[in-house]
Amino acid sequence: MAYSTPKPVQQKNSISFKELEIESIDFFVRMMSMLGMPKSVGEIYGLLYFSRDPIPMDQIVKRLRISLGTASQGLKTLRSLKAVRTSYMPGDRRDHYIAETEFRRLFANFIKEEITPHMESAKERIERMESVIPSTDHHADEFYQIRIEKLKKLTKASSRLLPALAGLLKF
Amino acid sequence: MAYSTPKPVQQKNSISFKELEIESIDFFVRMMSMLGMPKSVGEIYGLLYFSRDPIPMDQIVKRLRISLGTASQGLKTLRSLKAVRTSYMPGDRRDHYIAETEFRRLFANFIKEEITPHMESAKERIERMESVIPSTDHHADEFYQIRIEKLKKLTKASSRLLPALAGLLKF
DNA sequence: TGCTAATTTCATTTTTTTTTGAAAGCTTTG
DNA sequence: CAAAGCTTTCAAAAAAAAATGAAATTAGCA
Repeated sequence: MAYSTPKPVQQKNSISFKELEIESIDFFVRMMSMLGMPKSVGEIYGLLYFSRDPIPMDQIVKRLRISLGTASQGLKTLRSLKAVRTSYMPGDRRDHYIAETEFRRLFANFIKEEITPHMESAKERIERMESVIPSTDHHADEFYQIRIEKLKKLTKASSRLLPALAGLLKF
Repeated sequence: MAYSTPKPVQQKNSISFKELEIESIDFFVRMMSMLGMPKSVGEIYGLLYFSRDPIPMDQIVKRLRISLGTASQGLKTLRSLKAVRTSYMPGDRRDHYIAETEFRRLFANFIKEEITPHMESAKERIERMESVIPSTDHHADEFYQIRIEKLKKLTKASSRLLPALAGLLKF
């Protein structure tokens, strides 16, 4: 038996909700794309952000007119960032999604998932540089040494500061 | 009369410089792509970063095996971020490029050029949301109000914190 | 000023990323 | 335990982004 989703309160009412929803989607599409996320991820989050009720995937598909595959992938991404969570709905076997709205935590997660790994491999790459500094030309050595030192400072500062940043956010 | 570029010191010497150069290019290609910049921009900066001598565009093209168009575009981007500057070479009418290596300043510039404008338009979008809050359902109002408030705090915190961030960097 | 080298622009091509949708894989329940 | 519903996966298609290279423009020199 298929589930007929009862229309939630805000959907019945008015054009203005639809407008708000559109603004929200627009907002998060841009926000997310600044962070390198595909449009669909922003759309899904934007839809959920102003939804009082948890939404199942097939509704997301229908409302955003995206494919099942995209929705599934997008939700997977959002889950891994802990930007959405599923909420249990009695008598319905579909997963219902709800937006996580504590941006501080979202941000911390984003840094942990997307930035930190890159910083680690950057450090390895710098080590490799050091093992390879041209050693013939002594004058040159100093030049390279300084440049490498700068890279070290950059990565060190980044990997300290970025995780700390989330804590600074007061919201 | 065409200019024959005299081979700079580091080019003659050794495999190890070539290796360092490759690591550098690799490093910045990844770094830049985290910031949403195309590969070519990272390549150019990576090449310049470990070059003692300023390099003219045609040499960049030759060494990186990229097209003139790409090089020109990439340098334009880097110039706009103040990540490179041209240095005058007497008796040579080509522009010679040199990498700007103060990351603090680069970072500040990046935020000013790439982030701040987006934050501004985000704020406008939030204002539009406020003008459109569903007004029929009073219970609903509160919900939307809270969500909008969060977005405001997010954008406010971001546009304060991000520009300040560059100052915090100690390198 | 006219000539030539250097650079930029931009329509086209190539590459990369994202989306689609059908098939495979789970999971619940009758 | 079988059938139906929900979700994931993945090869192919579509869309978006980046690179190419030739033509147009600009700038320096003679």
